[in-house]
Parts: sequence; structure tokens; C-alpha cells
Amino acid sequence: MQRLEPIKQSENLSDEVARRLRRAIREGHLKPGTHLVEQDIAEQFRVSRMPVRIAIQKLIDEGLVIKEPRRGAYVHTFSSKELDEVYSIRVALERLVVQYALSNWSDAVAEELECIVERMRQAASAGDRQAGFELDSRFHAILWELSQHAILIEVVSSLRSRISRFLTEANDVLSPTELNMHVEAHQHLVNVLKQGDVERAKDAVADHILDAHERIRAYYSYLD
Amino acid sequence: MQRLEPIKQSENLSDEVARRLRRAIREGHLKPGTHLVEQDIAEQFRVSRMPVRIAIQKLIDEGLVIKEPRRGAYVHTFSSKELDEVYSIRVALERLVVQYALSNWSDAVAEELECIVERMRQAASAGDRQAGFELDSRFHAILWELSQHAILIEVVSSLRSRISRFLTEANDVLSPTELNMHVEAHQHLVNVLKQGDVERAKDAVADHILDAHERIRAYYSYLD
DNA sequence: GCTTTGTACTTTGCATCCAATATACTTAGT
DNA sequence: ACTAAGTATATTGGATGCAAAGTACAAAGC
Repeated sequence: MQRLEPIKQSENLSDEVARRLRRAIREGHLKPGTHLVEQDIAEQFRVSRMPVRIAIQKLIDEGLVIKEPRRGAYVHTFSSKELDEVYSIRVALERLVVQYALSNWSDAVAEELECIVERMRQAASAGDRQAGFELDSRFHAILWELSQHAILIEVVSSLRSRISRFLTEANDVLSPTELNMHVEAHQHLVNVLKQGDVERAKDAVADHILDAHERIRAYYSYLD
Repeated sequence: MQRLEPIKQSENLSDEVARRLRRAIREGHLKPGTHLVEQDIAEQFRVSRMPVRIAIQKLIDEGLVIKEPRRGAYVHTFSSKELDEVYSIRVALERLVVQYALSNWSDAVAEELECIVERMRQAASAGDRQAGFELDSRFHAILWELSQHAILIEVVSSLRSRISRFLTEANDVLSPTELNMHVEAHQHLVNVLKQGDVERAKDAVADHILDAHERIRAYYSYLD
């Protein structure tokens, strides 16, 4: 018989619980500092405490939640310093991503990225911030995958996940002008990538991330 | 009353189990590919499966263990590609570490590092590889801490933990000459750091990490 | 009225139990 | 003798129960 792809139904309850908790944090339904009471969460999801415990453990290791022994788990309250930290690390790592990604570059990828940018442009003119955000995520995820470096992807996506709450919130308050600038920033990035100059591409992506940092930082200071 | 330091006895069984499993992997008692059967581990440690499950979950998130749904957890078998990946990320991040560390530099730190180098020198001439390794770890941990960037420390130490098994093994086969070279490499690093030139210091630490990479890579290819 | 001790309640952490699934072994059929 | 199905066993995933630690509130003493 022909060899077929093995099916992986990784659908544990704990994975699903973790996914939902992540989303709740990202979308602001679970605010920083919230005490995550296992029993409560278990009841809401109609499961036992066990998958909830495993899920919370995952979130702890992802840095979304902190735990105080025998007291419980709390949604991590991000300081502006930590935000700066995440971005300084991301700049360094996204440079690496681009370096490796370019060595796997192809016209098909270029086309895919330009397609996404085009759809971002449409979303921007329609004022659809949600769609724009998702396309932005897709755009960077494609670059990550293209790097073919699993651990790098793991680390950089984990970093992005930590600040996802700020990303979504800041995205919701983008002005139409900012939306357009954001689209053209991605267009510019694709243009540079297509030229294939590694150093220029690395600088371009670094600028792009630093821009995002400035935007988020502005939003964050607006919170205080 | 005077304010006293709060006591944190983070001693859960799961933390202790995780610590011991980590050490067992690092020291080679749990070889790559080993199936981690919860029941067996629980019996060996005389605890129930529950803390073992939490501990294994931690190790999964640290990248030391991989899990196949409904089949179990296995000690992760590191490929040479992953080794290269970890090092390429570490180079980028250790540069950041040094950059931040230098802004918190003090004579006391310089003295502490030189003290460690001196003890490394003694350990090297005594042929005590174990002590040398621990001092090496201490040396870098001090730089990490000096950076004052919690997330950076978390990521970079997690990366080092992933390859800890190779580090200890390669350390055990160091020749006397290599031991001495290793000591002087650290001495050189301290000298450069003391001069306070950020760019030179970043390059120096990058070279240092790349050297380590070469050494480990040589050991790894020797394994095949 | 304020502080401090004592008590009731909440929540975590660990153990045990049960069900579902995957693997290994055995047996039957060709 | 080899393949294939069926069964037994091992192992994970989830639910529940219980004890210890922590928290909050109330009562008693100053």
C-alpha cells in the first residue's frame, strides 16, 4: 500500500482549553491580573480541573500567565519595559528570519506575499481592521515558515504571542491614514525582499518591526 | 515592624520532578528517544502520576521533550540542524545581552568575573572538567543577569538548556590544551568587556559563542 | 476604635479511579 | 509459513476526592 500521511488529531481537551484561554487573553476578555481559578474555568468549559491545569501550565511557559505557588495563576501584567524587551529581541530574531527566508526565496512566495499585501490594501480601504490584522499575521507567519528554522519560528512566534493583546488593541485604534501606511510598509518590505539583497532586507524588516514597536509603545503610554 | 523579604517556598512536587528529569536528560541518564512513561517515573520518585504529568508538560514547553498525542512523551532527539539553529539564535541574543550588560557594568562585576576566570584557571590546571563547566555556566549567567532583561534571560537560558546535554558531554572530552584555551577565551572576553566598547564587546561574545558552536559541532559529528 | 487572634471558606496540589486508545501478542485462516 | 483479525495489555487523558495551605472575615482583647 502507498505510504499515507499519518493523521494527527492532537485534539486534547487541554489543548483546546489552552487555545481558548489564549484567545480570551488576546481579545481582552481576561484582563491582566485576573486570577485564573481552576474550578471556575473548568465549569465554564464544562470539563474537569485536570485539562485546565495542563492548559494553565502551557500558558505559564508561554509567559502569558504567572503562577504564585499555592496561591494560583494570574494573567500576566505586561510592563512597558517588557514590551521594549520583546521588541528588541524580535528585531534581532526577525533579522535572522529574513536572512534564512531569502535563501529559500521563490517567485511563488513573492506572489503569495504580494497577494496578501493586495488583500491588506483592500481591507484597509474598506476599514476592516480585523481582516487587516489577520493578513498582517499571515504575512509574517509566511516569512517565519520560509526560514525553515523550527526553533527560531518557535521562539519568535512565542514572543509575538506574549504581546498579542497589545497588538490587537493597538490595531483597533489605527486611523485610516495609519492603515494605509501600514499596508505600504508591507509593500515596501516585499519590494526589498524581491531584490534579494540580504543586508538591505534585514535592515528593512528591522525598520518594520521598530515601526510597530513605536506604534505599540505610543498606544501603551496612552493606557497609563 | 521592619519590612522583611517575603518567603517563597516554590517547592511543588512537580517542580522537583521537572528538575530531576531535566538533570537526568542533561547528564545522559535519559537518552534521546526514551519513552517517558508516567507510571514508571511516578513510581521511581514515589509520587503519583499527577506531578509527573505537570513536570513533563514543562519539559515539553522547554523543548527537551516532545509529545505525540495519546502515545506519550519522548526525550527529544536533537538534530545537528537544530544545534546550529540554537547557536545562531544564541549569537544574536548574547550580543543583545552584552549590549545591555555593559550599561550596568561596574568594577564589582569585573572583579567577580575575573574571580571566576581565575577559579576556572585553577580548575583547568587541576583537570577538573566538572568544576570548569559549572564556572563557565556561572560566568554567562552573571552576564545574563547583568543585562537586567528578564525575557531575554528567559529565552537565552532556555536555549542553553535545550543543548545542555551536548554541552556537558562535549565538556567531558576536552583536552588539557582545550581547557586552557577555554579559560583564556573567557579572560579575553572580560578584558574586552572592561574596555567598555559596546561594539567590540558584542563581537567578542559572538566569537566566543561561535567557538563553542564549533567545538560542540565537532563533538556532535563525532557522534554520528 | 483599632489590633490581633481564631475560625470558616476558598483554592491549590496530590492521589486515585475510570475510560478511551494504541500497541503487542496470539490465534485462526489461507 | 505468512497474513490478518481479534484479544489482551499497557498507557495516556480526564474526572473526582481529599488534605493542606492560603485568604478573608468575624470576634475578642486592649
